[in-house]
Amino acid sequence: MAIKENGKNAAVHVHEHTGNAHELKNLMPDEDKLYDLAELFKCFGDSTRIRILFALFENEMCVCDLADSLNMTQSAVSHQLKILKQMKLITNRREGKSIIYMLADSHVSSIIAQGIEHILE
Amino acid sequence: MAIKENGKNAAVHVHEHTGNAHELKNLMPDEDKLYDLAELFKCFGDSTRIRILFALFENEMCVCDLADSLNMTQSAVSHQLKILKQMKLITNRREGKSIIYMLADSHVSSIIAQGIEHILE
DNA sequence: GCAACATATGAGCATCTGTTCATATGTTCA
DNA sequence: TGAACATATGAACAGATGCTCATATGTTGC
Repeated sequence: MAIKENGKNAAVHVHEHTGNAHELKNLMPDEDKLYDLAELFKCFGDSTRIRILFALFENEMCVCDLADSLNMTQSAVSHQLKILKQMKLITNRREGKSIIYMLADSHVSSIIAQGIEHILE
Repeated sequence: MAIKENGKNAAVHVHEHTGNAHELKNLMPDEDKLYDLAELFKCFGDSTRIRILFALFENEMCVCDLADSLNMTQSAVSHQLKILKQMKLITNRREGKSIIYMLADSHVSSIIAQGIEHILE
């Protein structure tokens, strides 16, 4: 058994129980993509943001209405909206004094729908 | 304009810019479901766990091989596998001294595929 | 311009999260 | 049974995260 000396206790030995340890690297997306992907799902990984998305799934709404119906602070909503917008899950348009937010594309509902399917099993 | 006195600066006034603030409550899943959904997506919201899932997407693997190919500590992998298993994204079986992990169902790849579609735009 | 409304933003704080380290549990084989 | 291998787990710590509070920016109508 070969010995690797990288100082990590997890990799002091090299063996292949399933013989698959090295092939997957070709399949694995590069680090940047993996990070982006994780960042994307992180958006869905908070019940506040999920609630915002559910609200916008039904109707476009201004910040004020979102805060009101979700029983949240305007500031808290605004902070989360910024995150959702950075990830391009939502867009907005100004309408007078208000800014109306809406879902950006169909991926949002697709992803959530898949998630719901999973937890309903 | 009605005044609510709940002490939150976000909801001191009640108005309906879009007129949709109260209808969505019928559509919104209950708190438990929302929490479960967020917990599920939280699993995908970490690049380590995403990498584990990608690895298992290709081949079932033991903890040791995962740690080796992902260049992680055995302990770190094991901790994350526990989380993924709790959320029923993966299952395992014992095979001699090793424990082989694999994806639990097709939802995992569906969800990740949707995520990839989104970030590739 | 100014007052009222609507939203955005930065700092501070408490909580959550992922890793490491040490160690416990479980399996195989001699 | 004991030694080596394989995995799991708990405590502790550092970094990330979401909220609040105060305040800044931007819009409308007088």
